[in-house]
Amino acid sequence: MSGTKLDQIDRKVLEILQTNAKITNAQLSKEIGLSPAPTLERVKKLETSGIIQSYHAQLNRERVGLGVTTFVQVTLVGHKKQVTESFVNAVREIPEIIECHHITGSGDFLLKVIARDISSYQVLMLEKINEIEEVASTQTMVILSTFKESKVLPIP
Amino acid sequence: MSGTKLDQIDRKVLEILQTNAKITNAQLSKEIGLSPAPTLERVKKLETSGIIQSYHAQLNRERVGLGVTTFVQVTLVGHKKQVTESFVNAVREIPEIIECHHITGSGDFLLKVIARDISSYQVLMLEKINEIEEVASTQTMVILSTFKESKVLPIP
DNA sequence: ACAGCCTCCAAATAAAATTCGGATATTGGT
DNA sequence: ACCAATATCCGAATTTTATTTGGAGGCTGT
Repeated sequence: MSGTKLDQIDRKVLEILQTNAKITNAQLSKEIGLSPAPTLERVKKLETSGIIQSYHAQLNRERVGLGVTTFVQVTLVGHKKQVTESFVNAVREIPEIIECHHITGSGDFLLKVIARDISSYQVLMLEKINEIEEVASTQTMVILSTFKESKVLPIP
Repeated sequence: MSGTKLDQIDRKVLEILQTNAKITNAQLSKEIGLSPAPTLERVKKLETSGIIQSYHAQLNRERVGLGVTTFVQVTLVGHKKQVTESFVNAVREIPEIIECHHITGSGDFLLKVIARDISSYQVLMLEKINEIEEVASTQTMVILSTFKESKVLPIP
């Protein structure tokens, strides 16, 4: 199966679909210089092979009433497997936590957290996140403004 | 114009489209309990009003050869407007930097950076990011694993 | 050179989005 | 409570788009 190797056309397809997932197959085929049939075939292959995982709508956070985004560095009470697992399970139950990464460096985890405003954020931290048993301490970085948020990976 | 207020059906539409942007209008209409015509009308209104900003394909980073993701805390050489502007302009030119946020707390900026592997990452830092004139120092957090990466905002 | 495989295209078909006219609700003013 | 204006809805026709099909090159390895 050739599903593993990407040629130049595949890369172009991926770049375009990362930028604009709603493009029609006909338009996509023009931009990559093929006819619609093989274009569709390539896209389907990228989807079924798992290179394209999913498609998502991106919302304007301000417009839906979510004005505050933060990164939170979390230190846990220990580093046993059990502690991490319980923490991660708790994190999964909190929809305001939209990312949770295990990281190197100071702190054990980095979260990305969304809230309506600062006071909602305070409540969220006090009543939900700092209430997680495994959390020893947290340090918040509030996003003042975002200068770049690219949805397009630089495919090597 | 009622384009500003979201009712319960709009929220459902937004949740579904954040989860799966490729759903057909017919299927979406079933899930929200309306017929296709008004369903489409709602989606179009959400798009033209700017609440839905865009649609993106999400790729499997490993599968496209991008195995390393990091967060980088950046401290600049000063805090004048000019310094920040030059820095941000430099950042925009580097495709491996996929996010750039101005934040509170220690450090001035937080970047999200993608690379093929650790050694590519090292080269990127040495030759591109630490070469930006306005950068005084950087501190990297390498993502060891990601436990949650939700594309669905909890709309209040 | 040729068998096997892959990629491509044009055209037919199937599916989906979009438009349209009009019925039914909702809202705001008196 | 009434009425007019507005917004929302539906079913069905129309247009656009996706998908399938059959077959024509072209590349690879022998």
